[in-house]
Amino acid sequence: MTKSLQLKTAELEKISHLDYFNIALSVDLVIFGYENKELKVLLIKSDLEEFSGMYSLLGDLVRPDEDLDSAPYRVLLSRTGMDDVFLEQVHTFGSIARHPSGRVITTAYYALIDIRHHQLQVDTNELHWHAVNDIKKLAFDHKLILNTCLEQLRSQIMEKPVAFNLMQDKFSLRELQEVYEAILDIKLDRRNFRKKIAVKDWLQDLNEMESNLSHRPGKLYGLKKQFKRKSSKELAI
Amino acid sequence: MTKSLQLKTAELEKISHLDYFNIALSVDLVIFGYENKELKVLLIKSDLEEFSGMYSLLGDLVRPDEDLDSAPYRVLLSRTGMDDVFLEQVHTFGSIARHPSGRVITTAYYALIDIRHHQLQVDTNELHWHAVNDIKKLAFDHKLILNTCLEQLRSQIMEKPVAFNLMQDKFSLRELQEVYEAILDIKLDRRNFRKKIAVKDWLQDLNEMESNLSHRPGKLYGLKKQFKRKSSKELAI
DNA sequence: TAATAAATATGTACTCATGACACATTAAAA
DNA sequence: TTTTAATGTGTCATGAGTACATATTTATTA
Repeated sequence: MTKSLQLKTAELEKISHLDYFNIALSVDLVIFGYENKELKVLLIKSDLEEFSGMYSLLGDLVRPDEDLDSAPYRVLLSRTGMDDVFLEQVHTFGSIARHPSGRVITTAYYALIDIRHHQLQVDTNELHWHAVNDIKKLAFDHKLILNTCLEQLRSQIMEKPVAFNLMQDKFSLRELQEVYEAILDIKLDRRNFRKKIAVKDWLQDLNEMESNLSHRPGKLYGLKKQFKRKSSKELAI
Repeated sequence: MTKSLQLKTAELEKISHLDYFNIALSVDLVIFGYENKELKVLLIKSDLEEFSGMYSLLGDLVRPDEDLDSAPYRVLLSRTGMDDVFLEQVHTFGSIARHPSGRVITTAYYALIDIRHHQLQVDTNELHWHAVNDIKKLAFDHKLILNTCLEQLRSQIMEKPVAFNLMQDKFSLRELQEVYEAILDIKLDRRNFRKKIAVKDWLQDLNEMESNLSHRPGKLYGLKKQFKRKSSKELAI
C-alpha cells in the first residue's frame, strides 16, 4: 500500500499524474527591510477573491526546470527588480487546506534588503512596505509564515553577521544598534551592545565620521570583507 | 512572464498540469537510534538501478490528501510499525537533478527512536541500523540530508529536552551522558555535564538505583512529565 | 566667544556560566 | 577485608552578561 520513494525509473513514469503530481509547489518570500527605525516587510495585495483586501507575501510556483533554491531569487528579480540579495530557507508549510484554490505546498524564505540601496520597481505591482509590528492579519497562512521567519531572523542576528544586509555599506554603531533593536523589538544598552559586537570581530573601522548631524558624529564602520555576501557576479568568476 | 502565486481560482485551474504540476513532493526520514554507545540511523537498500547496492533513507511521496507534516508519521508507521515518535522538520531539498527518475523535491525530517522500546518490524523490509560514523555514502543526496539533520540534532540537544526520545524511561546520568557523547561525537567531562543538566531542571529523581552492575550503581532519573511528548492517543482525548 | 545640548566613547563592579581538575563514597567482586 | 570501578560532589580560575557613570566631542545658540 505504501509507495516507496525508491522507485525504478519505469515505475515512476507509470504513476498517475492525477494521483501523485496533483500537488503544486511554491515559494513564499518574507522580504525584510529597515526604514525609520522600523523593521518592515514587503507585501502585495492579494488578488484572490477569498482574501480580497488582504495583503500577502510575494511568491510563485516553482518551475519544473529550476532548483527550489533558485525560485525565490527569480521571484525577487522579476517582481521587484532586486538582484544580489540575502536569502535563507526557513520552513516548508503543507497543510491540506492552506491554499483555497488547491493543494499548494510552499517553502518559505526570508530575504534581507537594504531599502535605500535597492530601488523598488513598484510601478507595475502593488507592492508596499509594512511595519512588521503593524501587521495583524495576512492572506493564506502568511501570518504564520511571517512569524516563523521573524523568529528565525531574531535567533540568527547574534550568531551570524546577517543584519548588515539590511543596512548601507557605511554605518555608525548607533545605526547598527537601532537595526538590532528594530529586529528584536526591544531596547538595548548602548555600552553592552558595543562590547558584544566588538567581540564578534565583524566590523572594519573605516576611519570616517558621520556628517550632517546636529550633534557629535560617530565613527563609521563597515562589515569586514570576509563576511560580505558574494554577489552572483563575483561567484561566477 | 512571471506567474504570480496570487491567482484567481479559475486561473489556477487553467494552468497546465504538464507545466506546473510536474513536480513530485516527497518526505525523507533520518531516523536516529542509540545502541551500544553509538548513534545509529535506519537505512534501506536502494532498489533504484542507479544506486544498486547503496543505502538510502526511508521516504515516500506525499499524498494529495494528507498534510505534509503527517506524511513522515505515515511512512514511519507503515514501514517500521513505529507509532508515537518524535519528529521534526529540518529542510527541503530541491535541486533539479537530485532524483534520477524525475523531478522530486523532498522535505527532510529527523526522528528519534528508543531502539529497545520500539520493536522494528524488519520482516518484510530490508531495514538496517547503521552507525552514523560509518556511513560514507548514500543514494541520492541522502548523505547531505543526513548531515543537515545531524547538525540540527546536535544544535538542539542542549537547548531542548529531545535527546530523551532516544532513551528508555529510566536512566542513569552516566547513560544520559553517553547518549550526548554519541550524538556530539566528543567526550564530555562528567562533573560539568551533570552541572549543566542539573541547571536545565529537566530530570525527575526516581529514588531508584541501577542494578545488575559490577560496580557502584547510580541513581535512576526520568524526564519530568511536563517535558514528555504527548502521544497521539493522549492528544486525541 | 562662551555656554549649552546631545550624542559619542569608554570603564568598573557584580553575577553567573564554563571548563579544568581532585577527593571521598559506595557496592560488588576477589 | 581488601581491591576495583564506578558514583557523587566541590573548588578555583576565566570569561561572558548586565547594570550603571563620567569624560569627550561636535553643532547650536545665546
